[in-house]
Amino acid sequence: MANTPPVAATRGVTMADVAKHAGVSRTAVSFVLSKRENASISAETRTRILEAVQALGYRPNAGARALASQRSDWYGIVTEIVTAPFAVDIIKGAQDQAWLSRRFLLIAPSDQADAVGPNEGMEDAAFEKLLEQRVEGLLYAATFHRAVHVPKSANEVPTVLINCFDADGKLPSIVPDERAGGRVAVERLLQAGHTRIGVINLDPDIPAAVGRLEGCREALAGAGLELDPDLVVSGYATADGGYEAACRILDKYPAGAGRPSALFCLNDRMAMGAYDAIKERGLAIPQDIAVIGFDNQELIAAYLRPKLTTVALPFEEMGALGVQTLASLTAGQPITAHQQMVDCPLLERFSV
Amino acid sequence: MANTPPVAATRGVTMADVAKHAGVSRTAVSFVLSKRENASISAETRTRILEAVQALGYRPNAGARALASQRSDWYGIVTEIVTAPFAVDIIKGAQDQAWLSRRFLLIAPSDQADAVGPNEGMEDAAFEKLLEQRVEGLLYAATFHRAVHVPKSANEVPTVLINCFDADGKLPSIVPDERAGGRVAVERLLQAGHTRIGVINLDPDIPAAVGRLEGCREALAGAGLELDPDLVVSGYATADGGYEAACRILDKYPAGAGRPSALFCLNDRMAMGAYDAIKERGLAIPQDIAVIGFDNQELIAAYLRPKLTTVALPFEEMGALGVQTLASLTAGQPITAHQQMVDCPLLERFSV
DNA sequence: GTACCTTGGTAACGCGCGTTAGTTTGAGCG
DNA sequence: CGCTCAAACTAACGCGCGTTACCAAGGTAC
Repeated sequence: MANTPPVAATRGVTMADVAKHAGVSRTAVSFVLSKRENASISAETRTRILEAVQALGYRPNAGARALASQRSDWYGIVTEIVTAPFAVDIIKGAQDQAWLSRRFLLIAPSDQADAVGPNEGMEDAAFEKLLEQRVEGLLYAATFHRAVHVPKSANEVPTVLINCFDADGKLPSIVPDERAGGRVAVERLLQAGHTRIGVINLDPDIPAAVGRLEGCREALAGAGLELDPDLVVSGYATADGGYEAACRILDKYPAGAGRPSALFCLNDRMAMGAYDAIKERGLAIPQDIAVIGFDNQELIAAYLRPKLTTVALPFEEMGALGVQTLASLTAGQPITAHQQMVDCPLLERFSV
Repeated sequence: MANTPPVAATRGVTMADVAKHAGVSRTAVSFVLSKRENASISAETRTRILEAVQALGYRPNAGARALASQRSDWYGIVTEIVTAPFAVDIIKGAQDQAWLSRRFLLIAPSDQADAVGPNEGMEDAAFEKLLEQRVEGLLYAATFHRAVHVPKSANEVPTVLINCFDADGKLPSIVPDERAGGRVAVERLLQAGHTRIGVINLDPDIPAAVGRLEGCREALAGAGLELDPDLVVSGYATADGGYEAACRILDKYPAGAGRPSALFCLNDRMAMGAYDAIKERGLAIPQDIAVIGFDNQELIAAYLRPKLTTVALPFEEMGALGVQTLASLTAGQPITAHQQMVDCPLLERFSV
């Protein structure tokens, strides 16, 4: 008996059904399934219950469990999924980590189509929705490193910011270590023998530009060099912007007359444009001019020819660390630091 | 009175609290909040209740509501988020559509890090987790158009496949209309005056290649032309593969001696490689050779120089249509077709 | 006056589960 | 034999909510 196909009959199978099937009380089933330490259930009864679970294809009801136990095992993450070349990596890191700790990650978009008015309103809706699900903690992920204002409702549960930081300085955050990343990039160029390095900069005001340039200066200083301001040009953070910026640098200095032998592009898209500028002038990468990028935007860096050496933004790691931090917070443990910085590793490919 | 800050006091505010605050029964509150038609509640009582909701910062408990009403308003989507250049677009389309219909989309990864054994097991776990949340419907999204086997548990709730189809032919699916896409691409080249068109093909066996090539033939036939088999070369679906394939075509035919004046690349990554092969030979795009791609992989197509004209895979539309189809199914309505095909629109940029 | 509405509510049940406070049984011990 | 105590359970409550009864008061119609 009890050999009915588990799957088909599953809808609506409850713990009471399992109990009846096994000839025990519902409480006994609950004890066995929640693996309580101090539960005194005989080995024989336990196996009978587990068999019944199998036979009926019982599946716990997560909502009911959350209601009764007053804990949901759910975290929520709010992110701008629409502009998401990167957000998806944060989500992936967070998902994996959540899965490992047997939690479920609810994902809510911060930029809904039907939302009207300023951004505040949209994000509020996302936070509200997640709180209605009774998430135990919240993550807020930005697609580029910046300061953000978080809706007040985020104060109701532990909240961690990823790839951004609280403009009011209250919430814990996780950001990439831009400075160390800039340093490692330029150190790589120095190690390859380049001493005159052009820098294709982003908007100089954003945290990414500030940190990466600072790291660049540190690296140069370590080699007894200084950053030549004439070699730093800014542009729009696009391939076109990178193309134009590279043209300006290359055309300012003819070959041999102070022309840099390497370009540090502060993001990969600009590096993509720089490639074109270099190739147009009949120069070879990396023989004539080395290029190093930043971001590791896979679809660009891994498909450019030659493949681009770049510094990776640790999105997955930040996502994972976000969940870990949340786990500490919800467990009432103190966290190590208010702002955690994650390393940006160098990815060697073929452009240096 | 009743002017306490709504936000801070919110945790744990229940309908009973609202009822007490408003001096009515909990049932009355429930009636007002669920906006039932036949509920007889005086306007005065209603406003008193709504004021209490505001004052206390009441937020419904989605889990409890689902438990009591036996419906969750949740859909689940399973996808390979790790390899997700495209999956994210499907998710975005589905999210938006779900949000519009006041539903919540739970996202589960089909490729978890800790999962062991063959793929089957991993996806099973994702489906199980979602079913534990009592989702009302399931979406399964693939990152490239192909046949899939879906875990048996998917039979328990309405399930729709996106960008793939059921190998057993049972589940409804939504796929891109590859054939029409191939046709529109080649028609665009014909319209620009090209009659000798090279094709850089994918693995000829996959559905995308079959459909796109078929569309290509249709377009040629419409102009009284035939596809020259010598002009069709296959390669790995990468930039390198596209580069090599383009080299083979270009080197086989010297200028003027039957060299095609346009290349139809069956995906954008291969087009990226073809760009390099063309530029290397001192040829200009599109003046000497026009290039058209497929997929509209934004980070490539929009940043190549010149920007790539390509046919877009309608990921967001497919995601949205998936949710709509699911909504029909869960509402018990019949769906229009077992397999729905979504148009692949031509995106004009500057390579033709 | 009685029967029968409609309006404006409320009491109480149950959704599936975790959990606490019992209850029964049998073994051990003096 | 009577007592205690651990082992192996079960009864029952409550989580927050939707929903189905039911009820009281006031108005009509005859």
